[in-house]
Amino acid sequence: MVLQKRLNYGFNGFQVPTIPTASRSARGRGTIRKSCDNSQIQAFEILASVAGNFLQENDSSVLDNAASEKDHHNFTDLNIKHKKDDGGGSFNGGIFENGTCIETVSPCVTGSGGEHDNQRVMDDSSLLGNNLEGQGQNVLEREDERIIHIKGNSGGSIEPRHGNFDSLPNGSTGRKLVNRDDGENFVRCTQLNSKNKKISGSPPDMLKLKDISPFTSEENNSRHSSVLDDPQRMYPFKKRKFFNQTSSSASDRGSHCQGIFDSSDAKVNGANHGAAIEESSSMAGQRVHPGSKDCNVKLSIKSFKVPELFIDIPETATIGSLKRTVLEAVTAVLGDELHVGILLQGKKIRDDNKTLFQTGISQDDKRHRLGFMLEPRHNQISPPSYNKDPCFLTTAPRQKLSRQSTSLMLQHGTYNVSQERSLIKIESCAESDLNMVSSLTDASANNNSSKCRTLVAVPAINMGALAVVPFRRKSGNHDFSQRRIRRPFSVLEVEALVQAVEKLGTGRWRDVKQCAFDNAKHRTYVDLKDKWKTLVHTARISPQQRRGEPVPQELLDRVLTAHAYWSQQQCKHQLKPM
DNA sequence: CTTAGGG
DNA sequence: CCCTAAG
Repeated sequence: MVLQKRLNYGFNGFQVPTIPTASRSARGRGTIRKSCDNSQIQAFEILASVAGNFLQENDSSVLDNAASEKDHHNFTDLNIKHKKDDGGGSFNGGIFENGTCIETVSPCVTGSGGEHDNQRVMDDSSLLGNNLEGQGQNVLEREDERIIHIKGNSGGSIEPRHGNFDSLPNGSTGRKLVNRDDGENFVRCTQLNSKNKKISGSPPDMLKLKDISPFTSEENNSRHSSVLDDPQRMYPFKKRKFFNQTSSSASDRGSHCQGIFDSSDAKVNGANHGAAIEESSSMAGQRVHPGSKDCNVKLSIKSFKVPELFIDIPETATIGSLKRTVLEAVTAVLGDELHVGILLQGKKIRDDNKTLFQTGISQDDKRHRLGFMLEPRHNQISPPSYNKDPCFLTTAPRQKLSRQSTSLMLQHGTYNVSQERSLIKIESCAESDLNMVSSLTDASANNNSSKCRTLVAVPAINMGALAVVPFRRKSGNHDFSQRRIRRPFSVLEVEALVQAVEKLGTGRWRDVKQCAFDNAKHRTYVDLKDKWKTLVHTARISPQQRRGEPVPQELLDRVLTAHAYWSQQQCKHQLKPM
């Protein structure tokens, strides 16, 4: 039997490519040109705001990733590169894994000489478990108070769809990859507000019904029952919102350790892919003393970093699906909820109204370190000066989303305010599928070796943590909306579903979800309802016509029986409600 | 938000 | 899986 485990990855940041900024006219390197006297910090934000849209942009600039082993860390790094040719601006996610590529396309890495530790995972269809596990390096390790890192180089990149691998980053810049074994618990620990669901050392029950099924059939009703959870169930999308929310508080604490790039070591060739921008005078050679009206500051933003992301994906997922998932996440993140922050010598510049010159960004000062970062949109809880200055360009087009987030913000405001970085330790208990497995097949068994793991502690406010799960945008940009990845029901899931439906009937999908799939975040009650529909259909057709993982006939029979029974019940109730 | 159904 | 009308 296959025990499914879940891999949770938290990408502490993504690096996005050179930004095709405002001055698209300035071809080639996303160079920006702004007049010194009246340009304001906002101008930069406009530029950077493009990052939020660049997926849609039609720009041909390509991030130049020359080799540089500088800043090479053990952690993951996700880079986003522009698509090279067409204007679709489509991206692919690339997965690095322990320095090995698992992909079948051309050269893993080319590009300016030098060996590359990060090789790509090139076989999209191989299971994550095949690659990410058993390496002995994916050791969970506490790195700081909020995340654990995977040891070994696991990285990712967002790359042109047509795979020009010639510009792979070869060095990582300290982005972190989090591997949590239990998404559920992870979620829980971030949900400090949600009336602690029971977090115990015992596996969450797959079925928590006390009711007696009309089909008091054979088996496994021995499953422990437990109280139905609090009414404030958090469905996937809610969690996502919450994440977005929690992340909002990040930048306000001035602790933007992530998503910051420094221009200090930028090189003309972009040799250091970690460098964010490059600055040079537009009036090369000329001596213009500070304050001159005509001085322009040229900035070439080589890369951006996207805030932290978390990914929850089954171990049995394919590399391809991991890529898609990450891509969706990145896409969603880039699509909105972002804000650009600017740092000068590591210090955040908060006053949008200052001019570059006033701020100290001038052509003459080649040594100042200017950094850009992408941060969650609603992070200005008490911004010093630009409260009244709606970051134009960035907010305007997305009022709706903004409002949503705002309300969420209020909901969880306390956390933002308290800025408390609580640390929780949980005895995790594998995730749903695993639980299901153990409960269904091994009711009496105990201490399944891999069952419980001590997990992370994620601070209540996970700075910059952006939700990730396959995410579908509700409004706006259809360009970003993406279908959820397909996740066929396993036989075990089917069994759980059947059992729950036998007990609850066919019209209480929310309850079914809660009882049997409460821990399966990716299964919504609609999914369950749909699955039941297909199960009924499947049960009625000949075995030859069935596809996918074969469902035991016994289960299908139960499906038909239950379906018939509950249909009948429904009729009775309709006819004789009294 | 949930259900129920069609797509 | 998605979308959506209804309740």
